[in-house]
Amino acid sequence: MNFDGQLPPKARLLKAAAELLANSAGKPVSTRQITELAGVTAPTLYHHFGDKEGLFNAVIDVGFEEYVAGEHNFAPTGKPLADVRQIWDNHLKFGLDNPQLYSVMFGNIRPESRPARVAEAEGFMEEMLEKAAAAGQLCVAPQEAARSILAANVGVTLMLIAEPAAERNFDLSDMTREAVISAVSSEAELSGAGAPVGASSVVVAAIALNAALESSHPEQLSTTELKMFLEWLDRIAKTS
Amino acid sequence: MNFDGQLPPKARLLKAAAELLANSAGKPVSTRQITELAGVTAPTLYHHFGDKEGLFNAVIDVGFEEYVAGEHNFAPTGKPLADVRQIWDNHLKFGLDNPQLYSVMFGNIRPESRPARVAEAEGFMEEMLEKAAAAGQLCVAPQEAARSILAANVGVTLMLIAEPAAERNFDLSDMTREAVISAVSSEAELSGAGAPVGASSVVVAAIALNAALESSHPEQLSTTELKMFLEWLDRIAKTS
DNA sequence: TATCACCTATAGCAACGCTATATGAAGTAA
DNA sequence: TTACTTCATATAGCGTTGCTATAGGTGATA
Repeated sequence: MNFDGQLPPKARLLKAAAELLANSAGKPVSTRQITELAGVTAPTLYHHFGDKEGLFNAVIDVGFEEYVAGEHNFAPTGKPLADVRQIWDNHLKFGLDNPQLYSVMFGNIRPESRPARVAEAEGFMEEMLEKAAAAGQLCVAPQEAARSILAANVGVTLMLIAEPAAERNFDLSDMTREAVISAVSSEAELSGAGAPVGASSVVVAAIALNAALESSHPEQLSTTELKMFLEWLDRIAKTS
Repeated sequence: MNFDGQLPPKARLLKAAAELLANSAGKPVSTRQITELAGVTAPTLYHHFGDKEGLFNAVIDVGFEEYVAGEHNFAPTGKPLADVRQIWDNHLKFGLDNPQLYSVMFGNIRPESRPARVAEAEGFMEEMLEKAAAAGQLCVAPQEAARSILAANVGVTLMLIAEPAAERNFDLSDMTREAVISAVSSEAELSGAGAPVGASSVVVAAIALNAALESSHPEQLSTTELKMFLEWLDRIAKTS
């Protein structure tokens, strides 16, 4: 159907695969779909890319770098930990934009395909953390820190991908990101943007009361009052 | 080949699926393998389980509970945060013991299969964290804490699964676990009081919140709202 | 005995990833 | 030009996958 002008078949396959993967909303994409959209036949795909996974890896090579290290989305600020946050957010964005590709890369178990990609992402994270370590901002080895942060990043991304886009709550990402970063960094960053650890005792007390009320007998309060009451407690508890 | 004695076909299918999944080292398991090992034909599988995923979910129902909540592997200690650590470790162990099943549950994107399982694991984690919140050990809402911890748990488990068993470094798990737990907990673990659950804890929490509110007026509540709020707090403290 | 619901088998469909083989196009050497 | 080589694409189809339309067998109940 679509022959994409004068592009050679290899490029058309890459473009078709990327397009289908981006729009497939999580459902698997078949080689037949790809070759039809690219206007070529099956042997062409296997001639250029070996197999389906080879094609997907080629797409990833084009797309992943763009998000993780591409100039458009990432420019080192000189502040290593800020760069780590940027890498985290780019990683998440890539996963949400390309759920199908992402699951191939990180949700997969097969040891022959996953480690190469993971190692690449890990190496990039580690690179930043080495700078942080050189600046005395790390309290663990950069490699261990990179692995921990990347693991949490993958878990958060998979969890958010699995949710309907409308219900996604990015507090999960921010909160977890700050948790793992602050755990590996030597100084308590008072930057404030993340999760203020020494949050006001009001929040702690509100959360405790909220939980206590829900676990005790709510009959003591009239239902309408209780609803408003819990709503306010909830609002207080979420100001963090 | 193997008819497993007198077990009914449904049980044979479950057993065959579990066995193949456990030994398949990450490679996909086909319905034909399963039905052949169980000594039944395809329609039997679909009659009992609907589809392949239904069978896998049934296997998970048997196996997952065993690790996450089973009596043999989990007994609440009364210290909520210690229980959370136990849940984390059980979760990881389950993933490493059943990599294929685990990837179906958590590494998968399809929104129709994943949320049910995730919600179950999340609910269990949340249950523990509510107790922690009631004891004043949490600085965020239990639900948010549960999601963050579970996300990190999933990420760590997938990363360790993808590594050769010999090279697995469990420091990654311990480190990340403590990072997310400490991020959601109010640093003062007052666990000396044990687990105060019931009306009395409501009073204690209400008094604490009352005092905290009066000393720091949060801008989230209008003054009239604040007055009513404090009045109700007062009533709770007296009627319980 | 007759009925009926439940369970299982025969046989096969459509879609999948992939390939053995052949054909065309393009460059090189004589 | 002609012959040879090489790369790239097409025709056609293999073996496997998840799944099902249909029918037959089996045991409990009336």
